[in-house]
Amino acid sequence: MHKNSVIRPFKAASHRHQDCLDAAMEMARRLCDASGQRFTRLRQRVLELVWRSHEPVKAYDILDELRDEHGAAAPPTVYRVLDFLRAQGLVHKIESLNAYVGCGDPGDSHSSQFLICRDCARVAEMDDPELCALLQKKAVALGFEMDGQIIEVNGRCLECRQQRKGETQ
Amino acid sequence: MHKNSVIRPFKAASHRHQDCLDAAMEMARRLCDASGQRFTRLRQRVLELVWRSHEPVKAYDILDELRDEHGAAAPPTVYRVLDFLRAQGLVHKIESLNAYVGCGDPGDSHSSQFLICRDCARVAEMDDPELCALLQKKAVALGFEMDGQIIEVNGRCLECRQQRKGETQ
DNA sequence: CATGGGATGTTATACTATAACATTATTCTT
DNA sequence: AAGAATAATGTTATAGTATAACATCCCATG
Repeated sequence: MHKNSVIRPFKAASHRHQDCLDAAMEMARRLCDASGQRFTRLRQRVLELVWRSHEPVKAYDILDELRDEHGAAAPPTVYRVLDFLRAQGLVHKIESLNAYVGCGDPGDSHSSQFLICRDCARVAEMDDPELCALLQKKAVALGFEMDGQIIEVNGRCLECRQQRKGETQ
Repeated sequence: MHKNSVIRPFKAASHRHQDCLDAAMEMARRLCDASGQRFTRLRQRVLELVWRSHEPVKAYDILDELRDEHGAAAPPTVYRVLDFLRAQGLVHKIESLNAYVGCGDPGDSHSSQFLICRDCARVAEMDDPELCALLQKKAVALGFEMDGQIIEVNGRCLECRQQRKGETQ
């Protein structure tokens, strides 16, 4: 049996989210350290905001927060930091939502497949080797040299399906 | 051997594109007819513009064309038509590019996987049953009820790879 | 303590998309 | 053919997403 490919699951509603946040911040600190990047107060703050929940966060929502706390803040502030965090593999962009989520396994450079719940808006992240391999195989069969993939699946997570069991929706 | 899953290949540079366009328009006419939708002059024109090449087209490029030809035209004009064409399955949106391409197999409701060449910008479309099935299986394994997928692969098409063979890039 | 590069601030603007309401065109009913 | 109903398009305004270009600040290092 190979390693579980789910690197950011749908967590139970009851989970202690502070632990997620702490772990993400600690990991980020270590990675930036290791690669000689500066994990500035601003970068920390933006990463915390991205990790505030398991829902993707909009750039302009982050911007609004920064303004509340800190006065000055313009779009480039937040986009620059998001670009930095994405380059470090700490954050992913969900293309179909124009929104950003914390990476479930930073440090390990990987490809991602996202499951997006239409009810609770949360996102799970997989890095499934079978999927990657199959996609790679299909691309190669067409002579296509693959250097990146975007996979985003829309639907409903288990928790939401159970809650709504029996409803007419 | 199952049916070829490539429903919109990378065409040779020499292909007669007028045939692509004619086929797409003819098919669209038939589908709208069959479903009782009106394939108006505006809708025809927008679909032609989307099919002008095998590269995805931006909404505002379509808008500029319409303005040149036709005077009045504002964003809602083009977005409404694009929404209509997408609803009929005649056009797909490439989420990672905010751009639109003609569907390689309208009429058959299907899922799509797009290959996007970073050099020539062209897009190929697959509808691969194995990929869909595997993705579905992975989603189900997590209790996720899947109702749609976005797969976009970045890389380099065969033709571009061959042209650049030996170059230092 | 200079200085050089990286990070952030600032201003302006480009690009993508939708809301809300007015008008026109087409189809349907009678 | 007239009028009603519906669909399509026009129009104005605005929301939402992202980048360019240049100024300033900060801080690691010599």
